[in-house]
Amino acid sequence: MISASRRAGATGASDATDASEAVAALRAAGVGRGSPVSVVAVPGVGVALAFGDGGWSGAREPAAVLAEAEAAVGPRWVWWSAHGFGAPPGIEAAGAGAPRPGLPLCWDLAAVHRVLWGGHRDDPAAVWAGARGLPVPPPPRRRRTDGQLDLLAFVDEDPDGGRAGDADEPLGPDGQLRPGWVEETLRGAAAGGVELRLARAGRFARLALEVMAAQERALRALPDPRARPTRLPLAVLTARAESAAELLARELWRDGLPVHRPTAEATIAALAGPRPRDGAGEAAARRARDAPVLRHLGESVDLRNPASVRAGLRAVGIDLPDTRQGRLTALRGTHPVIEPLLAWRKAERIATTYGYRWLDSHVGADGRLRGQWRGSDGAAGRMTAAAGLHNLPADLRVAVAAEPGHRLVRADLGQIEPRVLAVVSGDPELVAATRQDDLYAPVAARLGVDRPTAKIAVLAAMYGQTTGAAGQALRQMRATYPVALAYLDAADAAGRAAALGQAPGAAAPSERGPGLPGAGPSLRTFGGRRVPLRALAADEEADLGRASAAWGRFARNAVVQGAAAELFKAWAVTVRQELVPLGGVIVLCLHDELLLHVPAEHAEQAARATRSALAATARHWAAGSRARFVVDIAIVRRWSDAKA
DNA sequence: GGCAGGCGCGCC
DNA sequence: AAAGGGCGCGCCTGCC
Repeated sequence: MISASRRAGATGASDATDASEAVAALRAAGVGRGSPVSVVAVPGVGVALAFGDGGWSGAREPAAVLAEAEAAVGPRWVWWSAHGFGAPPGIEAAGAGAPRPGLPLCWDLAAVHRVLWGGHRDDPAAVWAGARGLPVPPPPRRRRTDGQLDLLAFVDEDPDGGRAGDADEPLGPDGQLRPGWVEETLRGAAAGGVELRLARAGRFARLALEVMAAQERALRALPDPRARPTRLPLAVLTARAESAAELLARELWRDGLPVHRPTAEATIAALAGPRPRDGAGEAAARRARDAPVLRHLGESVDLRNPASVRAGLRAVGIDLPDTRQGRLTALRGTHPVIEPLLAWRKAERIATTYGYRWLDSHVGADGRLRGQWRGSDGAAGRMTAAAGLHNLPADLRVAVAAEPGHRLVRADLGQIEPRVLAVVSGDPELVAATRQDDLYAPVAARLGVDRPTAKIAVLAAMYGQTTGAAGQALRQMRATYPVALAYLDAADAAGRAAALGQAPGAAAPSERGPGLPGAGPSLRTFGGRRVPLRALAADEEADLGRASAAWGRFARNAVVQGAAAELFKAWAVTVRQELVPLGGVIVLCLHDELLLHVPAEHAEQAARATRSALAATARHWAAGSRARFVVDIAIVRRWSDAKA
């Protein structure tokens, strides 16, 4: 990978292959004859692209084609985007045939674009403009389809009125990518026969290489914040881990989370009642749920309308600013309505969100719970998951169970955020605290408080909470861990300054690395992800202090949460490599926790590999820091058995 | 009728 | 005086 990228990076587009080379490579690989293009392999540079028209013809399996191409060109895979439009089939096989230690060797242009620029946007036009330093064109309009978010509507406008002949030319006269060109190529939808498709494939490969080279240059231009940088710049490591995380996201969808359906049905029944037969039964169940609460509040209260609940509570002498769980639990025992109302909330959550409808729509006939995974959100860069995969109620975890002959390996990073804070800030006192298995013990000792208070103080520092017990302990934190607090305060100040439209202070992490012309204020995480900030909108200026403080807290948290996400993903994709030969897969990523599904006879080995993968990842990610990371691992049959 | 936004809550 | 970050989801209201 290194040599390939150096070649591409050093000489840029001039080193990229042309269409005829791509065609030759295709023919040499024996694909594409009389069939839709399946794989484009570009020897010497190391790009392989799969096409999305399902055209895996003949006896060849995608994995076999990819393995063959990998043998020919070396283990480097570049694709435009692993999610959304025209996602190339078969890329899960990349690196799977011949797993090697470390990160999978792949590059997702859209994912790396999001690292460099931040935010959600990664459509081809934006990726291209970002790589070429062009103004970012207006976003494509999203066409509403039945729940599918990844189909884009392309404005059918040609900048030159369609007179410029060659519709297969990817670039317009302004140098911008033509709307839809990449998407059409990836879908294999461009008109014409195999020859034309192959020609487009060559152009596409050249575009992709040019974007990759520009991205890698930009990543290498970022300062490496590690105490002792290694040969692979941290931002490049981040880009590779993010790319592999997109691969992982596809595999998480492919494999799903194993759910024992009878257990799930029984659990839901215990919490929300039996499965309603019809609409009338559902309405009856609702009334039955509501009755114990309405007995106290009166029949006119609508429990599903927070304003009505608040008014109803006021009528019985309970005046609250809102009706959240925390407010209600504080009033336990003071009024007979509190307990039924809390129970109602819990049952209602199961009945509406995690009930039979959820089970029916997200758990397949194969007993796997599937939801859409994304490698990073638009803020600090954590993974996201739909279908409740990231917020499954603890009560339902009993239904997450290994298949016969398998085990679940649950691996949980301990106190990841304060340990990450120690690394990114370089605070020597906090680094010293990471030597302990329980980081909060030495913090409590240094602050002279009990452990719960120490924990609150640390979390308050990272989240920006300043009230109550946290406020007091925070002052001690500032005195004891001044370097860490200064790091957080600088991010906070940058967030507030951006909100108020001021230039950030010199100490802010946003000062790291070259700016992006016209891109607005931002921070960069330790790993190099850009976190966009913004000035307040006109309607927020009525409450200037409050609104800007919110951006301060966001920024304060983002530099820790984002760096933790980067470490987590680098670890996760390293674990993924280790699992391939064991026949295991990752079935859940939960911010600081991995759930693996592994043949029983390999569970112990998977657990060991998971532990060593963390050590290896930390050695690179936190090179030069003496900070220590810890992972708690349990081998279980049900997820609920693993709760520490 | 569809959509956006607020609320509340699940998880981290 | 008060001041906790992120995400997805379902319910509600209000708006067009």
